[in-house]
Amino acid sequence: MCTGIATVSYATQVEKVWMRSMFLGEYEHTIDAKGRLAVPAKFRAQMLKGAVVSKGMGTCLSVYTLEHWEQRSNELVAGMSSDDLRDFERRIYPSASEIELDAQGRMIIPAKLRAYANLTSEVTVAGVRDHVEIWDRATWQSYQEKLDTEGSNIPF
Amino acid sequence: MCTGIATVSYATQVEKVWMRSMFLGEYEHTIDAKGRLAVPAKFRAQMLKGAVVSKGMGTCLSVYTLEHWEQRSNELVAGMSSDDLRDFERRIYPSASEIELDAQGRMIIPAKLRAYANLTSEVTVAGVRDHVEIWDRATWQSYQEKLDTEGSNIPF
DNA sequence: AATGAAGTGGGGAAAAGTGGGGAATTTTGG
DNA sequence: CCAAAATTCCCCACTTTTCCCCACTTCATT
Repeated sequence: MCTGIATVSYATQVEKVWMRSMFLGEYEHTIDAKGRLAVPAKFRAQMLKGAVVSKGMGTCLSVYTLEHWEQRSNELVAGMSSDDLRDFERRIYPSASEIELDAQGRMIIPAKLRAYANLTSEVTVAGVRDHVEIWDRATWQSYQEKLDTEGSNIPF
Repeated sequence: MCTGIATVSYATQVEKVWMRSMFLGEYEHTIDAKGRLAVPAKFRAQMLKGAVVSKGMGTCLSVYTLEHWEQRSNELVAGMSSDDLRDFERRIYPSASEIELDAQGRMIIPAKLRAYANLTSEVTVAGVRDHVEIWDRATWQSYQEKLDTEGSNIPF
């Protein structure tokens, strides 16, 4: 019944992005009173097969596709003593949460993770090659300014 | 209008595949006067096929599905001297108890195990990849803070 | 201007978490 | 061996949170 033009064109778009298999761009979105965050439309297709949000490196959250999540955790687990491994697992897995999108393409960010990354309402969602990062907007901006000055020696 | 059709299906798909394989997330629950603890709803499906609660590594309890319990036993046998293994088995198995859920999804935690892990009323239930851990909430929090500062080198 | 996609907000139904009464069962003391 | 006491189990009830749906706005395209 509802398999009209809209769905078809969306599917085409999906495929284009999926082929690239990479997260690019920076989006200024808001977290609403219910803790919901609209995932940038360009990122949604890659999350079709499942994604995980967890504590990120620094004051931010990381979103990985299921594929990358497993790949990455397996790599890390490989080179660890069993004591370090236990700590690692107890830090990462409990902090993580599977991502589910509602009909509007929004995810819910658990309160604990919001607190960890200092997220209130105004956030920046950034595609960083193999994952997506969620930052408090002000924190992100000052971080970027720092990178722009300090990191001017990076050859690009 | 009908922009939701494609999106509605992902969440369900994700959950089926993902939730079978892994325990994720951190939940603050309470043990009531009768020793009952509500198992987080996201963990219940995996425990219906049978699960065991036992002394954990550290001041906590571990809950394994029967499937993972066997798997882990095999791993331990591989990496332990036979003396250590015997001690380990004599410590863990007698403490263990099979889990049954009531109509509200609660398990009863035997008094001995509650005492072992210092559990009173406020606990944290944490998904740690292949098993679930139950901690006194205060103990868990200080442990996590330690990991967050000390373990900031973890690249995730 | 019309159309559709994207982002945002909110109401209401459903589920999850919690507490407690009371019957059935077991334990204990006489 | 019986009866009182304690424990366990099965319901029911209440509160809070989550989830699903609908609606509005904005922006880009045509």
